[in-house]
Amino acid sequence: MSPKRSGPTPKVDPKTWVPVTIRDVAKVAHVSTGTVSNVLNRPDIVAESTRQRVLDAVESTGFIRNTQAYQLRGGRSHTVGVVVLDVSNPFFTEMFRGAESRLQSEGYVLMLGSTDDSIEREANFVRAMEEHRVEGVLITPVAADLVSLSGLKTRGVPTVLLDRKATADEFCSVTVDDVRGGELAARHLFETGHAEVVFVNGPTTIRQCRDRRQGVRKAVRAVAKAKKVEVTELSVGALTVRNGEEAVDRILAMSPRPTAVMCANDLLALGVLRGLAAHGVRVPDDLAVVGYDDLIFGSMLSPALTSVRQPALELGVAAAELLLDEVRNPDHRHREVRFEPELMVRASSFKSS
Amino acid sequence: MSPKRSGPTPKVDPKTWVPVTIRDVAKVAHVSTGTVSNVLNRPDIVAESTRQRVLDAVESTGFIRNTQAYQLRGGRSHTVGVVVLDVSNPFFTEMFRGAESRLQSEGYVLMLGSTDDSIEREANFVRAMEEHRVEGVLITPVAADLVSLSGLKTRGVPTVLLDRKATADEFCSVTVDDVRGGELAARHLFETGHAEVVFVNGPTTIRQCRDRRQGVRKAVRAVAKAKKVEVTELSVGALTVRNGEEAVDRILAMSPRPTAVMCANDLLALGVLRGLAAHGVRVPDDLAVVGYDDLIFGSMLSPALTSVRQPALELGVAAAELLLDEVRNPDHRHREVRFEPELMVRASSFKSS
DNA sequence: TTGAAAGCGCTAACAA
DNA sequence: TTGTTAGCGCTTTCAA
Repeated sequence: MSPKRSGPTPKVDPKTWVPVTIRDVAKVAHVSTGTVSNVLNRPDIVAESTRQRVLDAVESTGFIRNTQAYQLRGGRSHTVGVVVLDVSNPFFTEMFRGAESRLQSEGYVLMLGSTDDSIEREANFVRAMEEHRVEGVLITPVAADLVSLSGLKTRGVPTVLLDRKATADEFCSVTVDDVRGGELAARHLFETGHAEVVFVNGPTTIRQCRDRRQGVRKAVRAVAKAKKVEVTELSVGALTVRNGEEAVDRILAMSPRPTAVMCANDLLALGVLRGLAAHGVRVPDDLAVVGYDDLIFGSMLSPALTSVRQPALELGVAAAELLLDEVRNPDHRHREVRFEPELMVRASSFKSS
Repeated sequence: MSPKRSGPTPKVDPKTWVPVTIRDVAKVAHVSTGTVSNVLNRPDIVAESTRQRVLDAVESTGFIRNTQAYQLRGGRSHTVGVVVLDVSNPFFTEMFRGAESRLQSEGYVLMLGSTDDSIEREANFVRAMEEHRVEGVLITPVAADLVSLSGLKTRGVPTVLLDRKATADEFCSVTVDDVRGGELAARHLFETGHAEVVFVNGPTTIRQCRDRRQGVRKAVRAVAKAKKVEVTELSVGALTVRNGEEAVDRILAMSPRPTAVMCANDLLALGVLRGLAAHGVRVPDDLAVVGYDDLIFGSMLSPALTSVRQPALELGVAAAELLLDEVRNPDHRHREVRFEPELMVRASSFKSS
């Protein structure tokens, strides 16, 4: 079990682990390094007895193959980078989980970075991952344009955009139709009688926020002839619970007082609900609330949160699939895999009056 | 911007990126590779004009340093492995976030693996990370014993246990006192008049589950003289929403019918709440419910969930801190950083009768 | 069936 | 101030 170096005197401080290389293994097994490499990579071409001897040596020395050397020699890194906007958001961790489940079975290990909407952090992650020679990256880009990904592009690093459309000559992508989702949510409010709506939205530098807003506007136009509706947009700095909570004061100060608030995601909605509860505002009687993402806990909130469901896990799996194709298939063509959002109507938007 | 190779004919297919090495950079800048390496690593020792020329060449070739080669040469991997039980559980992602925020600023990128309580998956991750020569690993071990980590130990890979105690001669660790947490939750139920309690617990192979149970028993013993209480344990396969939901049938079939259910974590509690709601059982009037972890949404559930708070983010930061010390400080001593749980009493356990 | 040796991209002596 | 070169651990011809 303990590492051994042959030679006149063992200069090894027992407390300090001396990295074991195939040379050490070779020495112990009395073979050449080439043979050790062979039993590791093409065991069939080496004689049974030698193979066993080498395997024993691997065991006794505690040898662990050095991936860097393997890669340097031309091997693959077995590594994929994943860059998301926010690890605290279950939507993204579900995507991660989906991707991981698919990629782990192919022998990949994932590097994960959370950018929190920071271009700079994104750039750092992407660069670090490139330096590590990841075989591919799955990313929810921060910026509207894709210039931060141009390096990946020119260097030919297989890249799949998560929850973000790209044109076919750029990248593969998995998306959910956010325009449609925003439209669904807004239309639902209009149809249930709300004419004064606040739309609590994140920074429009975030594509999801832009698209959902566009969907809202589409819904407004669609009902414009039939009835008069007004949507006021309230912009917050980030899609977090805290920001939702902080938006409540501004919502309550509005005049005329809106009858419904639509949030760009569930975390915001959760914050809004908390803020409203703190102010004694009843939902949905005083104010209806709808969210976006349909996070698992939404249906258990008080009141249960109306939300737009996105198949996060499936997005992750699909992204992994696209990446694998790009990595392996020489005839790979970029594709967009698009999912449809689904409105889940619950008590938070259902006016009992 | 496009890659160039010097030589009589550019044999580069423009569609295919040819990896750029420092040799390419050197050629373009008309210097030696050593000089390129110098401007990259010790820019101060090279003449201004040469440096600029090299920097330009780096830019124009799109050179990205190959970490494997750097590491092979003796450099550090700037990589830390994180292995958690369940990425879907916000408790773990909060820890991850805490660790990441600390480690990213030190130039590390994190590899993340989710074991889902599988020893096998854990072993795979740990091995992969060792092969990648991570500088350290943060891990919530699956098994009760730590044999799966013995390799890390003997190979001297700095390792910090997350949410899991270790003795000082083994590893550093960050923990929350789960026995105490379990005790707090159970005592609270007893004190509010519940004498028939179900404890929905996960597999006791999971240490958290064992400890929380122990806490429950401690609370039972403490009140035993004053009053008679009965705690029945219901074991589920995993700490997930679905498992909680599925446990409800068994709970409702119990006789005598319990008056309170204590769950080993909030995900289970969420599932239980959903299940109870589906059966028309009122909480807390018919049945009180308490959870564990105090996930962000708990206070907004209907009814708001009583739970035991654990400072997940702080755990992550503390773990990163311990790891950094072990990596850098030659006089490092293993330590346990222990946090105290806190009971958050809310409506789900507050019997209005 | 095995061994010897070149070389992957990089850094750090050492020499010039 | 810059260039030359050995060598990190591994895989893979090529020879024996």
